[in-house]
Amino acid sequence: MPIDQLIEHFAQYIPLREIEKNELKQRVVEKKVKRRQFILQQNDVCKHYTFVLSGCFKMYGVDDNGTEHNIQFAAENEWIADIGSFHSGKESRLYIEAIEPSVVLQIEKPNLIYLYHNHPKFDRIFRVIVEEKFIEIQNRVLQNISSTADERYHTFREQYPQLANRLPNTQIASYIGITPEFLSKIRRVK
Amino acid sequence: MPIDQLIEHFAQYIPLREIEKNELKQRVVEKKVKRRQFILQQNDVCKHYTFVLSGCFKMYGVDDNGTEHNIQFAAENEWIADIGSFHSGKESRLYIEAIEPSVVLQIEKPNLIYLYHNHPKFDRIFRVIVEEKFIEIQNRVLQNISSTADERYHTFREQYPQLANRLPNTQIASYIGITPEFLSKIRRVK
DNA sequence: ACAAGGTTAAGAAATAGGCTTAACCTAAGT
DNA sequence: ACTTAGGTTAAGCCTATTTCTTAACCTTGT
Repeated sequence: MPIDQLIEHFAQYIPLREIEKNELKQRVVEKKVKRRQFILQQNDVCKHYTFVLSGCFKMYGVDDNGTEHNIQFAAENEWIADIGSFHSGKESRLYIEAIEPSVVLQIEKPNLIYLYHNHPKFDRIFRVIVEEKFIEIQNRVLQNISSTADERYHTFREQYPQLANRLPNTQIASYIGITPEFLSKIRRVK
Repeated sequence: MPIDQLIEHFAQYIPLREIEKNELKQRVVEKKVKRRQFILQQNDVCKHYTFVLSGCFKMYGVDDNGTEHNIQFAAENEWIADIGSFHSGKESRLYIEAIEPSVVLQIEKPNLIYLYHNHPKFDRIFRVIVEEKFIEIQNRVLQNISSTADERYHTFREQYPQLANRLPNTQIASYIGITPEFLSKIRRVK
């Protein structure tokens, strides 16, 4: 059962009771996503929190030149959403697209709110999940303002070795904020 | 009463009941902090969440050349902490320093945990606070990987006009990842 | 098996941003 | 109020980093 994977994921933070598991089950929808398929497009409102069962996604913005800039990746057992749009209900400026054929579980906002209100444990769990993500992204900010592209690339490899092997270098280049050609140069050297 | 300012702050998310207010009061400590005084130094463990009643702080890392890189500012009614160190109990690599004479309220970890466990409302409130911070920092990452220093500076002014007036430009330069001299050039132009 | 997309290459060109020095100005602390 | 440290602007030089362009080759998905 795919839901078990999610329950397992939550259990890393706090194990769920049977009631909570059942409530969760009823409010989560499984979805298969093809490679290159979008689960969020610019000017849509982000309606779900998405949990990745298998596969891999990227979230990115597009600048005035049409260049994509990867903000985040999400692979197995990770969450992805444009939280800003999700909360405000405003149109997103971002895209979320499958890099690989993927399977996900999605929770719609009203369902998530239901869970928060009836089972505060979910507040706790998501507080911790977001805190962890916050720490991660804060380190990235420090990297960005204090390091060269070369350092950023090697830090990326150390921090996400699995992703580094799995992803096309174009995607990594976009994530660290350089062109694919320049990334190729960086790799050539070492 | 300084605690009222914090209660007011929480009330923006969810109003507190009397019990919660009292529990909070007993677990929060007021502290005056002089300009240049540290509330966190490298190699110390971050023991508190700090809420700024008045004044202003910066959190920064120092690179191998001894250059400071500002990760975050916090002025009135904002929280500051090295969440990573706070959670893991490991030594921080960061500094938190008062830019102005300040007054803060601090909560120690055991007290915060007590509040979380006995009043799940605090889980909820901090979940939302961290989510908001996450959105903010995620926008900053997108800026960093897709914009020039010039654009980053002007975005900073738009997003934090109060801070932009209040802070020395050296601090802003450090925040957007450039030297003070180069920031001066940017300002000259427009 | 084909087509699309990813990877490496290499050279030229741009430029963004650093470094240095210095003079001036502002504001903090005594 | 005075002193001094620290912030600000200036100007010029400099160069490392990165983009751009083109291209050929290689992988991978369908």
